[in-house]
Amino acid sequence: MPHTYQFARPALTVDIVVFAMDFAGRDETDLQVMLIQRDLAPYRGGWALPGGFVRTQETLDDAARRELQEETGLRDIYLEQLYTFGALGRDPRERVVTVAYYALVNLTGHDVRASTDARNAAWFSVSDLPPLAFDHAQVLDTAHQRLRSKVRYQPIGFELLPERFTLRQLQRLYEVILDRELDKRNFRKKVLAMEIVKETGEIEKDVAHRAARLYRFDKRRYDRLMKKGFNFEI
Amino acid sequence: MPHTYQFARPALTVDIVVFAMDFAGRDETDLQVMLIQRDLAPYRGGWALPGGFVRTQETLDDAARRELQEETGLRDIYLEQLYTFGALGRDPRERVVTVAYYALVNLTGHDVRASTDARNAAWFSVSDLPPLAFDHAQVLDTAHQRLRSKVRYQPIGFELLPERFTLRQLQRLYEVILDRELDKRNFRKKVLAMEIVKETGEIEKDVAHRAARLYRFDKRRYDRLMKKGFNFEI
DNA sequence: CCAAAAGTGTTCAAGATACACCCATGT
DNA sequence: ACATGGGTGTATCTTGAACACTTTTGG
Repeated sequence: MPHTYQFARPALTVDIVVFAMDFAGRDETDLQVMLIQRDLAPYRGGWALPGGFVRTQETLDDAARRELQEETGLRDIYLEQLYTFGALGRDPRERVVTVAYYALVNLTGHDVRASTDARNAAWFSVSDLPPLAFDHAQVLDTAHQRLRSKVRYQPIGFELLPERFTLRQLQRLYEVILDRELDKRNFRKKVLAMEIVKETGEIEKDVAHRAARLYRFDKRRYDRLMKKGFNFEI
Repeated sequence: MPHTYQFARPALTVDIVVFAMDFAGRDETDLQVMLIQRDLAPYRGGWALPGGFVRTQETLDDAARRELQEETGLRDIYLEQLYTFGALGRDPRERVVTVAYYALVNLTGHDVRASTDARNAAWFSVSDLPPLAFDHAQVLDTAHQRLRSKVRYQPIGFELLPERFTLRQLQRLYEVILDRELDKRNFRKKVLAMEIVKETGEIEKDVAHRAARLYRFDKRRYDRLMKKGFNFEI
């Protein structure tokens, strides 16, 4: 067999850290992660990141999207490669290298339970996680850090919001991710000055107080700004 | 064979983009990359990034350091994982996924030619590269972008300088990486205000003009600043 | 004494921060 | 009428940008 690799090969997997923002408890907005309860050894019954083996005829991105769809029912979501983990003992069975991804979802509009195979999938707050299988705690932590730093110079936070959102929701999202309070007036001033959100003319419904205006992310404008060497900073 | 992966596996390699700064031509400071001339098919005789297959009993970082040492003689240098490339046709022989790294070296103090196996290694200016094997042009470009953005918020640039350097060298380094001119007075003011470089008391030797003061990077101070949530920005 | 690069301050504009009250709506 | 969160402006401080001349050294 000419031109082929003669050594034993590590196995190759992908794992995905799926983040979502929970706005349910009005004031207790928090960041959530999707986990899968394993039904096979090792770590049977334990919680792990969605993921699985990479096939020889699919790209890494394709593998990540396929596993995500198969295990959680989520599709067409923001997905980005995070880091590749290759420590020796990370899988007790054999040598497995994993290419980790992270994904951002807005919960409204994606039905996780619609999946065929999602019976074991569940959301957890990042601040209250169960013990995780393999080195997944480390993977998750790396993803969390990445999200925190990336959100400061790219508007990926919008991926976590519904299409129409209030400025207050946007602010809470940044507060949760950056883990500090932001001044309401300064925050609104800055976001509006950037002109990357657009008023829809609509307002919130069914709230027991003055209804907030709904905005949406103006990607066209953002892309134009980015090309001119623009820096998104909150 | 219980607990083992039943599908065919992609092969796994590491490739390393080694950057160095060339201060030789006084005014024509430029960024260089190390390439290896291949002596096996495919792309025999072509230029490629140093790299090779990952063994089952070494971590990815270890594989990168081993290949670097074997192919270029470089060791104990700054090395960081970049991105994992897994496009389907990237290696004409078979499916190969590569974990790319980038490395930073200061040329004084590392003798590339000392290596046993470095007869085919050479430095190229990033602005004047030969055609590259596989998808290495893309890998190199990704590394270059990463260097440009990372240098803005972490002082990794110092890895490209000799232990003692002049502020002018530091400025030229940033100018080359960021690809724009910086104001001398403002640059010095900012760098000195950060207090992350320390005067050594020594000065340049053998220059045909006023000799510049030599500084060194103060890592202790930098680490302390980082812990307090400090942001390095040029 | 000339060429070459080192070294040094001030002014101005823009952006960041701090801060408190009135408004609209549902119950 | 009250409770709840929405919405708004100003003053001050900090930071970044622009800018030109004198000093030192070797040849």
